[in-house]
Amino acid sequence: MLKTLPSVQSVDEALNPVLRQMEDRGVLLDVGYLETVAVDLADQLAELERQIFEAVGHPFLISSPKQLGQVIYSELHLDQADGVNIRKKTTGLSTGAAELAKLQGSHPVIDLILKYREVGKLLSTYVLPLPQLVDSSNRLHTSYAPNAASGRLSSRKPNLQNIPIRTELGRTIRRAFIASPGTILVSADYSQIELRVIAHLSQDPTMLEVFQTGGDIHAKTSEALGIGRRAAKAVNFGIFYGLSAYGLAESLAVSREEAQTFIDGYLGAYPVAAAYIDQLIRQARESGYAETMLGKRRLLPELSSHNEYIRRAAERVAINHPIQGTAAEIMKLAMVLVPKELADHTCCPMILQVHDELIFEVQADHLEAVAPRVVKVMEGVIELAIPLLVDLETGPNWAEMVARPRAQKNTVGL
DNA sequence: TAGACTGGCGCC
DNA sequence: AAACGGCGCCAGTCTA
Repeated sequence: MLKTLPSVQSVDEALNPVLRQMEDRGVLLDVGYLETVAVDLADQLAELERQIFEAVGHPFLISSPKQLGQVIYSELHLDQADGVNIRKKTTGLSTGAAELAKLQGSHPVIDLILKYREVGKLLSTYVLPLPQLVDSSNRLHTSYAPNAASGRLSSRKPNLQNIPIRTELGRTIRRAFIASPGTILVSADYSQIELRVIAHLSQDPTMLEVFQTGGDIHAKTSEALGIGRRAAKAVNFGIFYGLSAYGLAESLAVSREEAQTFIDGYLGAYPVAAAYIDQLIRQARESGYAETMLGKRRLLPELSSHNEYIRRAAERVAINHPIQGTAAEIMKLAMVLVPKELADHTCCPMILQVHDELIFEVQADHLEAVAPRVVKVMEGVIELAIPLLVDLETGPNWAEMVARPRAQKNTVGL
């Protein structure tokens, strides 16, 4: 446990050799498997293309937003239906997935385009490029760097922080990230770290109580607002992104008025957190910057802009930076301390970081010893007003991970 | 033909 | 115009 806070600079310095080791070690990719996925997806894509041309009556470049917009808006007039409001971009009506979703049911081509986009994205971003990037042992090596603005790490060439997980098809790609023979992948992720950081920084008593008693913050919000869990999650996350009633209405597909009642309900349920958000904006406007727990500053001169759009964007950053940045700092501290704890880490190298998650490749016979130590170090990195909780998962690949129950306190004396 | 820009979308 | 923070990568398009 840290007595006094280190500087951002000293953390980044200590982190550097850790990152280089992770990059050097890399992660094993099942190249043969991914090549069979490639064939399957390429077939699917060709068939979808055929069906789209048939539905529309002529061929065109489906992946060109310009041509696609021409087809669905100028030719088919799908934006003209009642109650449909398609967002505009600088060059015309948007053809993004959220807008196409509003058109579902109005024409059979919409579902085909959404599927085409999903398959095409996975094929061109992951399935085809990744096998080209492995070394002679089929391992992938990314490059990590702390980001200048946010303090978070970024991963590039290839980016291993955006490997699909959300859809079933996406998980077929994640399955290609495998544990080498004799090892197991261990994932340790901070549970709701941003929300805990908000609770700590704001000292909102209701939030503190939820986290101190092992409660469920989404359930709490859901109950307080009388809304479903999905909507409650959107509100909980949206608040620290500085969301508007408009944005919440869009993402939940509810009316603006309804979205506003959700936001008002949130501010009523967590009044101290609400005041804290106001204070973040005020402080940043007065000082000219937003600041994290370790004092990383982000200059925000736009807070004084007379352009409302520019000013609002800066206000959202003033809210988000201290929260996202502080969470990133907690993770960086963990990344420095965990390898120290596992002093001889040839048994269990840390190989990946995805913002709130660390992945280790652990020799099977070391799992029982290593797992509780990783959790203990991560949870003890710093003392906040509420506990930090780490969830552990293990598996043969990155798609098929199962929760590893927390060690029980031995109260029965067996 | 290379590089910049735009829209789009994968993750947290 | 765009409307929710932080990233990196892709295809298509535009421009020098």
